[in-house]
Amino acid sequence: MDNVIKLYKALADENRLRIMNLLRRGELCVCKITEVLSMPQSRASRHLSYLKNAGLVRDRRDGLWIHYSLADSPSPLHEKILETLDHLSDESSLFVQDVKAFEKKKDAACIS
Amino acid sequence: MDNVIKLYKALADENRLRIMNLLRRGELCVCKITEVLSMPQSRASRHLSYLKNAGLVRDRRDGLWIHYSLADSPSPLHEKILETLDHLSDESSLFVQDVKAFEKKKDAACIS
DNA sequence: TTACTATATCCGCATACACAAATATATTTG
DNA sequence: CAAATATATTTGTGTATGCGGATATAGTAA
Repeated sequence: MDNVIKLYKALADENRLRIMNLLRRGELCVCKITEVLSMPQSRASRHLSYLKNAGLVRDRRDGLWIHYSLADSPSPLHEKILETLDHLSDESSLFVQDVKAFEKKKDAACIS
Repeated sequence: MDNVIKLYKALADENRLRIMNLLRRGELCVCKITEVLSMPQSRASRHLSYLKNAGLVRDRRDGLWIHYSLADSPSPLHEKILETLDHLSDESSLFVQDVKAFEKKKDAACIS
């Protein structure tokens, strides 16, 4: 039960939905997420940590960088909840803008 | 965007998930929900109001009673989010118990 | 070691929302 | 009208979680 609620709670926030929307395109480091979404680093980090705790993403260290990606779905509910993300772009143009910003910046080094 | 977040938030609570799980079986009055879920009336009422505000349920007055039921899905996202409820029973036996309690009490008059 | 960088966590503060108990509102009935 | 009933809302209080900015941690490199 608590895990179910954690999943819904994790998606009940604009910052985290935008991050999940980006991660559907593939693995990303924190600095890239910070840059594409134009949010302070502490904010991105905090919300990534929240998503990880809910089991929605996993991380992988590579030197100084930590790369985040969508976690495997351990249950049909988790799977179904992930599918809901397919429809985010219909609900707000912000998600579309984020993907555009991502396409523009995805191959550049992070500036910081 | 705000509507999307409202939807996830509405489901990110044990009381509201239990109510949604019951309403999948059909229209119910507040007193029946209160009785089946063994929660104080003010609690049931408050959470029903929250679900209604999120667009997940609608209500219908019938004399002294107000009957609640699942709202029509106005968007593919809403639809998809409703489908996630199919898997609640796999995640916690509480949802199974609630349905059993409902089957037992569904045709009796509410005692109050 | 020291300097640098990417990320995580802490701080103080504001807001949202959970609760139970009490009260208010709306409707029916006498 | 008054009494009874079903539901909604208010009250006071505690906890969760949002924020930005500052600081801590971990790894790399000189």
